[in-house]
Amino acid sequence: MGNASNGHDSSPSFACEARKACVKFRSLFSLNSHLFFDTSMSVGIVQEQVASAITNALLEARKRGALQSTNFPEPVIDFPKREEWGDLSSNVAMSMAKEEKRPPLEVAQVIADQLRTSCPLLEKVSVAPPGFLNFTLRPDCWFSVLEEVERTGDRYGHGTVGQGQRVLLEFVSANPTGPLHMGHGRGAALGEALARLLQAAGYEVDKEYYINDAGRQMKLLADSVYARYLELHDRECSFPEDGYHGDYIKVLAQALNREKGSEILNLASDAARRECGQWASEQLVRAIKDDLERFGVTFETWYSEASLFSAGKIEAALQALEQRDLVFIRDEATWFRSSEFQDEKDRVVRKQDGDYTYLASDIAYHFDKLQRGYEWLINVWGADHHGYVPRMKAAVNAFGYGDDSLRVVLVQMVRLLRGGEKVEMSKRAGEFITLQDVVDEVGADAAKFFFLMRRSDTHLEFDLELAKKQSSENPVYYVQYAHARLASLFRTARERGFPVLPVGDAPLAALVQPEELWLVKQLSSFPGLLEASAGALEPHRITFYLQELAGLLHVFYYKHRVLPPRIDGVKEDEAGEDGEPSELVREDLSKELTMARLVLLKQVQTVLKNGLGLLGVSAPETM
RNA sequence: GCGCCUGUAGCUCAGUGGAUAGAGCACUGGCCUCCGGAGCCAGGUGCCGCAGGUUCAAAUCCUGCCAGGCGCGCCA
Repeated sequence: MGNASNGHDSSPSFACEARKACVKFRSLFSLNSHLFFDTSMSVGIVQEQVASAITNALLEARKRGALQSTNFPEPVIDFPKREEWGDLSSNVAMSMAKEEKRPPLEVAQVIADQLRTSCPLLEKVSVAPPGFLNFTLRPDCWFSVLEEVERTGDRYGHGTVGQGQRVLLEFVSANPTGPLHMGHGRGAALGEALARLLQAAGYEVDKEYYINDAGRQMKLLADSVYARYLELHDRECSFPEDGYHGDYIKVLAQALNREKGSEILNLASDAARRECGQWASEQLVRAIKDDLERFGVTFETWYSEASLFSAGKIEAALQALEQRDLVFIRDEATWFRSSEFQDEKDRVVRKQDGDYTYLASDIAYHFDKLQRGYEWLINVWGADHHGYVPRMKAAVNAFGYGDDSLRVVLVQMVRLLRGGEKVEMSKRAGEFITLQDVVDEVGADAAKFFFLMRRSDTHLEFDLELAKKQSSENPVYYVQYAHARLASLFRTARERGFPVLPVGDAPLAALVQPEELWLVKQLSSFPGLLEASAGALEPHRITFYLQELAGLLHVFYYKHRVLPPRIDGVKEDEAGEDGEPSELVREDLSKELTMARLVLLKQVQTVLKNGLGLLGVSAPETM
């Protein structure tokens, strides 16, 4: 292969990233099983071929007595850290050394010898201390990736590890007592991305919003609105101590007044409050729904807490616990024996005064989720609720489901900045930047991307100025621009009579430049990345991957041309009179090369689009 | 006091037991006759919080400290 240019090998930093972008491939199968390719079509076909070549080599070597182990480890395929080491590497030899009772280097040598004789797709197999196996593949092996991307299109990268399991993903679930703020936005972006990620990984996902329309918060909302309503009618009233002070409450009261006039004045206080509360919460839920829709986040179901009460589901759930002898009465209150399951102490579900606690609704709610047939429950919660996790797990356990059937993803706070300066917010005074403010200012795409750039359990800094910038400082523009730039290229190509051929018909052998190979390798790691980030419930990995892919594209695009220059008046000038090659390689652009590059870039565009799609971010054709 | 999370470059952060720990930003200097310069290239920094342990191999796993954040209601 034309691994030329050893001379000034100033391989750009992206090269490292491409290799680092590596998603390790773990074979999911033991060697004894025959299911080598059964469910793992998601990890990248090239890596898979190498992994299976290794397992075959291990078996062969054992057959002829060169290896003794009865159990072979799962071969892990990696991108080596340095380009000189090859295309792919594996550490199998090192993990086998113990059982083989030989130095890793020796074991590696045995495997390498075996592979050299038995695996035609490896151009070169080498061994490096302390026991790595490094592989250089025949370049055309990588082109199968391009075929795969074309064949699967917008499903490229999707896998089947989920095996169709039903997942209920609950997120946002903000109390309908006010507009959504930044923190909810982060949860919303995360939930939406998780849903897409898990669907792509083969799960069947439903998104649900739990409406806390019962309990104390609702009462406070009702009292607050009622108080503002009375104010409009110049009635004496005292605003509730812990009430909601935001202006939106006044706006609600005015709207209520427009709709119902003085009708509510005639009701008894209790009835009037109920009326106000119910009306206000309906309005707020609708507003939340609108906000989320404009943010590009939707739910299959909006589940009302109040409906748990009216349908008798609280009693039913507690009864189910009682049948398992997991509730008891003490001090005239009813307790759930959550300490039987990892929780530090038992918890009250029904107070002395006969009211149910919030935990009781939540137990009933989760019981209901399970009864609806979901095998896996995922909740996205604010990190300040982390202390609540053990008791919810206890509840799930109590109903006979394992620890793993509930996963809680915690989301940390968002610190809002504007040009590096902190934006102060005080919820108490009712002054906060709402999600809608942010979406209006920076757009839904940028907001979502920013929310997803960090691991969810770390604090996030969100700079409004940065999110608006249209330059490479702004990661979302950087990635979207890569997509738009390609779209523009294909438009120009079509105008000038260069169609994008099917991969099978393209002269891919023309692709010999390192920048081209980097792109293909980066594409090849997408399925593994997807599976890993779905498994870890960490969409932020996608944002890093996309920035790397976009970076590789821009490097390629700067250095190489795809279409021949339009004007043929360009002189074949004597670039570099003193033999100094200019940085821009002036290559002969054969028709083959143009065709091959168009095909390559088409697949790059597909993957950019797929990745952005997983984040719920658009892939614009023009910007 | 107990529990959870975090501690990696000046800042914001990646890093699912592997080789010489990385990116973006910021800073400096370069690069457009031509497919979108909304781009590219070149410059350099780390007791991976500290100390032990497990391992052929630790930023990663375990234990103990230190620092920051959060949580520990018959609130929701």
